[in-house]
Amino acid sequence: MRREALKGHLDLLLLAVVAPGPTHGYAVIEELRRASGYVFDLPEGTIYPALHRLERAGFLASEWSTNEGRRRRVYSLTDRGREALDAQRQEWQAFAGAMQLVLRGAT
Amino acid sequence: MRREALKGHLDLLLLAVVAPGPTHGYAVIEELRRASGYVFDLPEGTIYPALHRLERAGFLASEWSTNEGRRRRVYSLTDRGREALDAQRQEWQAFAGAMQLVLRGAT
DNA sequence: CGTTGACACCTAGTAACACTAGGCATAGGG
DNA sequence: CCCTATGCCTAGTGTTACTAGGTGTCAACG
Repeated sequence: MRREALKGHLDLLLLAVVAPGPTHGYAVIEELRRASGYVFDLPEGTIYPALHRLERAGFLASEWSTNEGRRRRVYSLTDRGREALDAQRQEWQAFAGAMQLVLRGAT
Repeated sequence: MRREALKGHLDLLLLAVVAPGPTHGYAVIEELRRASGYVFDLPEGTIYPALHRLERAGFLASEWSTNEGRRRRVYSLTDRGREALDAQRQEWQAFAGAMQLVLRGAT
């Protein structure tokens, strides 16, 4: 996976992963890896800042929890986050569709 | 179309547009607009530097031509460009497939 | 004949973003 | 006791698409 491929689509992925229910950062990484069929194996330095950005944007809310002596920051999708998920999903479909159209024309 | 959506996929689009035959920059913009169903309407400041980058990378070759008093730089796909097109097309398919997998999991 | 618009090219600077490379801390197994 | 996995964080870097300008030709319109 090339470095720049994700640019602009990471937010959608994170919203989609958190959507089913509250998830902490480390689990987001693992779930993203699993759900993508091991295509997306993203480093922490990518995920954590992105989660912070989404929280600042009001799409995620977080709270600390503790599990077996380990502290976790658990993220949930806000209402605005769900709207953003829906909107960005549609944008993705439009984008991917247009990409396919152009690629189909290439010899 | 959000600003960042294209990041990392523009090169593939340009290679795909030039693939059918020699094309000049301005025509690339128009063809990209047409072929994408008017989803990709990219400014010159995006296309020209990208074409230069692809030429520097050895994926495109260019030469000047003149048509009705107007000079054009006409780009053609090199052998390495065709390899890159094939490789990036496969990468795109993998990427898009993984995106769909993750999105399918979201509630 | 001056202006407007389409055609056709160019580039310096900017903002955004994923990633690198570090750091800190706890728990459990060898 | 060290190593791995779990779990979080951030300053700095490199790439990239885009903004905002610039140059020049040609045809059409008033």
